[in-house]
Amino acid sequence: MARSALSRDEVLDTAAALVREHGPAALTMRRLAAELGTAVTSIYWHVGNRESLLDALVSRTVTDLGTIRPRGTTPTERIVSVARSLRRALRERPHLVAMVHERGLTERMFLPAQRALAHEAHAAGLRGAHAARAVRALQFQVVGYVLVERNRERAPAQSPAEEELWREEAAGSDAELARALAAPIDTEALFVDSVRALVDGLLAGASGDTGDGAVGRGPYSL
Amino acid sequence: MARSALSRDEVLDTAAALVREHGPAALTMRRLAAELGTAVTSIYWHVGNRESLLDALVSRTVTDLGTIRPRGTTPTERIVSVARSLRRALRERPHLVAMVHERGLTERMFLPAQRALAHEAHAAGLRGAHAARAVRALQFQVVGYVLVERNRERAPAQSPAEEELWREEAAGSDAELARALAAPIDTEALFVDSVRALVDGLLAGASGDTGDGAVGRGPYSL
DNA sequence: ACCTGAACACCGTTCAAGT
DNA sequence: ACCTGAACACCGTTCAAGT
Repeated sequence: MARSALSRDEVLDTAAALVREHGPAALTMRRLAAELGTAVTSIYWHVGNRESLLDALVSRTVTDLGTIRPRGTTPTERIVSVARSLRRALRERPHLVAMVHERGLTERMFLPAQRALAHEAHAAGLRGAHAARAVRALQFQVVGYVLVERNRERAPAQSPAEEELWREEAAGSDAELARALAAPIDTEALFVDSVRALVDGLLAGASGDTGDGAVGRGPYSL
Repeated sequence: MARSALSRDEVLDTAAALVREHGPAALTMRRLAAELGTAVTSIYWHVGNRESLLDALVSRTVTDLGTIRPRGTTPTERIVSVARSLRRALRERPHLVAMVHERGLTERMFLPAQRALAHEAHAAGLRGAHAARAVRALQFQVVGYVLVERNRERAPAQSPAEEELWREEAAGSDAELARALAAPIDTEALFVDSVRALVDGLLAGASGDTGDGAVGRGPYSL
């Protein structure tokens, strides 16, 4: 009794809030019902079942990340700006992004950014299959980086720690390298550096060549 | 009655087989007990609870992937070979790798390969913080690539398909690029191309510079 | 069209009791 | 030291019944 009509959107909002604050494991139908002040079974009328409720949350997240605006003057700068803004957006929704990933939709989420990258690849002088290869390499790079980065942050305390492992290794090799690998990572800087290095590598191998549709036939292939 | 003594290893073996064949969701304590022919509660004596059982499986997987042997003559070739063999190993254990990822241990799993990469970076003439940056860029690249790739394979049928999305976009832009992006990806070739491009980009910016420990102070930084 | 409680078939886990 | 069944507190889901 005594509550206004339940709506599908209200269910989704409350569910999203639950996931954002306590993670997807906290999203049980009974808890959600309690949060909404309704019977558990009412939820089923609006969203079907738990699985399609999660699907709806995921597809919301995908559309939320659909707006990408490149900034900067050179193609490299604009590509880097796309990469950075995408990374930021992903990092603001860790749980939801993990759910998108579990459902195999990470790439789908990345489509708008893919278009922006294709535009910049064209502007940088890449054409045809060459340009496609560059777009995909960047796409894999950025999405993969964020996944790995998230992963690192959730990692439990390591034993032995990376630090110790690299202390042993140091003997007979590059001591400064070992020290650098034992130090914590500036992931923002590494991200930008990696994207830049990849862009440079891709653009450097771009001259000549018409691109015949066969991925893997460029200057970097065997 | 009537079965030989249960051992922790037997529990882990059976659990691993269940995960490999039917995925982690199929690993329930009751089903595992049925598979082993024991009471559910016996499992608890050997492995504690479900969570630590999964932890044990994950840590097994991590050690399984600990053997990396670079092949080839040039540093670039050897780095590419490390990347490829790691990719193959990860792809042979999709469910277990996903569990490693969920537990935030992907990077931990990658440590042996990290050592190999450090060796090759040194051989390629990189030193100190520069070398560390290259190692980490490669590490993020390879791990991220495999995560994205797995993700794509699990993705449900897309609607609208990537193909259709790129058909619309084609007007006024690079038609061949659009066609190339609409075509399926040769992920093996793209992987090798990406790694090569990144290696080239990293080595190209490596001359001079002593490396002072500050990640992000190289030629690619702002 | 929307909401409800009761009931079902599952979970993981605990615990006292056996040998 | 190892194994057991009973019991507990949870799940997601179905369904007949209400308004």
